Amino acid sequence: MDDRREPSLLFLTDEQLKKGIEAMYFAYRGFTADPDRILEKYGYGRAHHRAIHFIHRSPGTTVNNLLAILGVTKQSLNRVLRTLIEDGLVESRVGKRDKRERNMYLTEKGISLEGELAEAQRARMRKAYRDAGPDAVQGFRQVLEAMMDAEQRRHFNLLKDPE
Amino acid sequence: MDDRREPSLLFLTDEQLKKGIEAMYFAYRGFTADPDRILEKYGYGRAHHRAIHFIHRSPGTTVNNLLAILGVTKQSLNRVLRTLIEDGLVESRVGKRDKRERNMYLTEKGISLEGELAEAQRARMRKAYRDAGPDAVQGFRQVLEAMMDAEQRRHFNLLKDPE
DNA sequence: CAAACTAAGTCAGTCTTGTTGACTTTCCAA
DNA sequence: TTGGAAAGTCAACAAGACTGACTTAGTTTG
Repeated sequence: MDDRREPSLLFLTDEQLKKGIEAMYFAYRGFTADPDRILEKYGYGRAHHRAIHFIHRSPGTTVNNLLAILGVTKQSLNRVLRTLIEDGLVESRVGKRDKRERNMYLTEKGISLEGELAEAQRARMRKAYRDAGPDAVQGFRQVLEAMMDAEQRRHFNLLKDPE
Repeated sequence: MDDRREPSLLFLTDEQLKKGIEAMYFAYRGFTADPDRILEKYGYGRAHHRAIHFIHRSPGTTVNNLLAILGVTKQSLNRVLRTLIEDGLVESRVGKRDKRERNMYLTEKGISLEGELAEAQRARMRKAYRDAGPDAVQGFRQVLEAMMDAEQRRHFNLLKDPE
């Protein structure tokens, strides 16, 4: 019998897995740091950011669809949407086919905040990609996708892919 | 003039950066899902997990050191530590050199919960690494490290590296 | 030695974001 | 026409973060 193993298996020591876990923890804090600073200026939190992001991403999306993507309760999402509608960042239109549904759209003001948040986050991602080099980006995306729950991966893949 | 650009730069469209951002969001939810389920059984939250993780990682660590790593307030950390000490998962010992300091250690019970949490998280990371392939892992780690704030990266690198 | 500083812990109050449960209104579809 | 689905509301609660003020113990420094 050949005693040698695939390097791809040998490689996965508990210590190295732990470093991956810690990297994920510290990186996520960096990932949210810039938007958090911007949101604070306007008196919003991460929940508002998530709603704004996914409404921008899929204009006209329904409450139910947002609930499925975000994985929170109706009451929790509703509190956030109500604030954004009151503040004039989001517009809720009664559904054309099914009038029970509400289709969500960003207003000019909403688009403007979305842009500010997205650009801050893209800037960090751009820097991380450039620092890590082009080969790293592919691996980064592959591991993240493999880390998702099936349900989340489904939502992720339903979002429009660049070209 | 040559109209062609470096693939490594051409590559960074806003849409592709956005997919990276969304991948980070969905992956982090997967990353925390398993520990969250375990913690719920014991009536603990993510804050308890973080404390347990870093005390396990650096036995004898002080409160001040944990505050720096976790980036929360003393009051917030103290609430969590108090519970863990009361429940017999963490032991707080008066410092040898400086008696103002408290050195934190996991008890048998604490080590046991840490093991359960860590194994769940490692299992997911192991699966993600295997699904993505050995080449991807390097890139994953590089991008994450580049995404951290300098302060967080410092803490990350201070944690003992495998071999 | 006394004063100043530091580490830890505590008390009180606030905020965001999540939860459950009960309920209404609207409206589609069998 | 009636049952059920979608959306929204009200109330109550909890975790986990925050600020600010304060105590106690112990160390360091002038």
